[in-house]
Amino acid sequence: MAKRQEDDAPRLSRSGPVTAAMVAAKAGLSRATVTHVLNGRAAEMQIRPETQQRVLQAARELGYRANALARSVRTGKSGMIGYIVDDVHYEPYWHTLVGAMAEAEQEGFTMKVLTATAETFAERIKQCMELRLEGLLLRVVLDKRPLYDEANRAGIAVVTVDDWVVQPYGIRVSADDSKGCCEALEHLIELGHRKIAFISSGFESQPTEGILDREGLFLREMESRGLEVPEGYIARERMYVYGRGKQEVHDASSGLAAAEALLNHPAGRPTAIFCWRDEAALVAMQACQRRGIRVPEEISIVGFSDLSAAWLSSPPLTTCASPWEEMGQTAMRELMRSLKEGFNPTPQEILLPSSLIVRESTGRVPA
Amino acid sequence: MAKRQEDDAPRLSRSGPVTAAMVAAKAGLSRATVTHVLNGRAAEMQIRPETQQRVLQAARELGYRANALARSVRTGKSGMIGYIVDDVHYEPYWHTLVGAMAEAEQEGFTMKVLTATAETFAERIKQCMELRLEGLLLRVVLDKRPLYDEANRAGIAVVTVDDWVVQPYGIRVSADDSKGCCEALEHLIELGHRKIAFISSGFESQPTEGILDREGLFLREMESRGLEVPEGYIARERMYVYGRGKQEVHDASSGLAAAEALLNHPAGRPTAIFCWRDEAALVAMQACQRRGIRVPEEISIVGFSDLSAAWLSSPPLTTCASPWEEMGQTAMRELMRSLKEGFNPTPQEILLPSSLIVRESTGRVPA
DNA sequence: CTGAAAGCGCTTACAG
DNA sequence: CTGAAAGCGCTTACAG
Repeated sequence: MAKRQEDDAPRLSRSGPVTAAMVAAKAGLSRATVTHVLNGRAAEMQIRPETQQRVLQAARELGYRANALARSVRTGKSGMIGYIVDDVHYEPYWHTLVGAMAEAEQEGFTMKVLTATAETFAERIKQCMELRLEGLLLRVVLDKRPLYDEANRAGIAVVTVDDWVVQPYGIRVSADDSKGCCEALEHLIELGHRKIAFISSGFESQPTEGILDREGLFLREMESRGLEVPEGYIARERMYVYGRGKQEVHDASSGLAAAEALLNHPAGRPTAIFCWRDEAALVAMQACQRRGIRVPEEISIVGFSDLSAAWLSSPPLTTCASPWEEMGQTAMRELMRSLKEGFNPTPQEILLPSSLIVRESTGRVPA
Repeated sequence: MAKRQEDDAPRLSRSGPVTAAMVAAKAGLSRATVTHVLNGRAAEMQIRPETQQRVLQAARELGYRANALARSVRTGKSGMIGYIVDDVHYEPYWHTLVGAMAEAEQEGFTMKVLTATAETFAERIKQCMELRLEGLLLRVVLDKRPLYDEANRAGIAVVTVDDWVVQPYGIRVSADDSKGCCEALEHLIELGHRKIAFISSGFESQPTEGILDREGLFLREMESRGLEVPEGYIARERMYVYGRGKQEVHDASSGLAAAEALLNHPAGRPTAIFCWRDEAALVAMQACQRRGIRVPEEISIVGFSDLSAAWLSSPPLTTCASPWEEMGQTAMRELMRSLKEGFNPTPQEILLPSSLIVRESTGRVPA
């Protein structure tokens, strides 16, 4: 497994980092002059070009890199943003992180990523504070009040991303699923479907305080269109899909059972199944395939999320895409704004709409 | 989109962070005593319990958080590891990051994540050096020599993860795909398959210097088993699958074409298709489904990677799982070892084996 | 057991 | 235009 090659290369020369003082000495100038030209204040300080060249050259020859830590101590600005996330395995979380990171890097900030569980959260909070992070992005389903409290006391800006739950502090960026839900049902109805079932979350949800979850949106949309949802047309699934390397992973049975229940419904199976997440939809397709029910000829299936698995499935899955990356981007942009204009702890919601992507798992209702 | 609530909450009180000096003042002690007890040197310094209590209580009441930046400036240890990655959208990349992060956090290190493109790489290198990161994990396909050079001069430990290419500097952790390839072919042969085709990468690859790529491994395994690979049984695909939000994304056409070429092969279509990555396998399944060729009854398909899309496909995909997370873990562990025992710049390879996961896309060769 | 002092590497008024 | 000096918040010998 572990091939080791011969160990004959020279060890590193550990001379210790070069400091501004060393640059100054080499250039025959003072430390202040060095910082001035290195930090672009040469014009402002009217330092003559020749002097600038001396500094630049000395710095280059010495391979000088300013100590950002020391600078931060002095200026009180770390230039670092923290991103706390609880399960980085899950694809959407990544896209959100990518969006946020791109935005932060563009603004010259550097990003600290921390993972937190219920056990480690307090420790992570402590690290964030000690590191003097200037702002925090939260993507954790834990109870965030201890963090909000401490951030508040320390005057640190916080933005929370997509927690399904209204937060008591600062801006929360999340997805507005109503557009996606609406579009999905419109799409199905246009294709002639009337018997539409729903596979919902079987996890106990936190109080959503007025935010309609996808099941609620489905029900509302059905009702507003005068379509009935018969008893038993809502099935529930609680597959554990996030992590890897754990035993619970990749156990589709709960999703399979939910789909089966729908396919076996005594009042006749639905002609379309709408699912609260792609994983449920994909597993529902597996259930159909096992029973020889063709998608979309005999049944239509719609998911929610637009995981990469969606366009790779057979047939490619019609699904509501959540704007994961934009959420990260927006959250970071708001954080940047807070840094400039001051942080406002008043709870606010910024909701980004999801929207339907029609692929091949939906078709006309069978005659 | 952006609902804003009324703006009537109080702004943060910005009193500035509390320092050790303030704690000392409050406790009526010297700053040194404060640091001693706060850093667990109380016993060593024989500080009496009552004094310790005074310090602890003052710190608690003031909500003191030591300034880790200032500490780093003094001690010369930042406690930070950098992870440079080029495209975080791609699922395996985050599993690797997760593995690395878990390991680092367990060791008390904090993780800086930086994304780099060819354009921003130099800037990122600079940031890493300025931040005095203690070690670097690289997951970028860029030319890493400028970084190796600077890290070497600064005495920073570097570990490179899975670049398909032998690196000139330090440890490189990657996957050994030969085990997976071997197992996959054994599996197919056991099922009676002899006409086995391969969908390979259509990207121009970098020089692999002795590391056999998957296509090479396939060829070798076939030959060693005395199986012929007819002309045209190697197809190529170059789907762009990494990013999101870009136009090129989700374009399956190149993969579809590769699969079609195999299914239309003049010498008769293969009974099994082995693919260099899951995306190709999944799209090949789509091609089969379009033509009404049933998987696995009429054709078997094997992928490579074990993306989450693999267990969610219909049927679930048999695939070679690469140890993404373990690679991150191992890389970080090696980095930690370097930090303790000194960094050895001699190029070394640590290869972690991939292994076959049998699901439902493979079956007995059709009679 | 505790405190005064030096110093980490930087930035920033302030002189000249 | 350039330099001497103070100070950011910490840690660490060194006295006593």
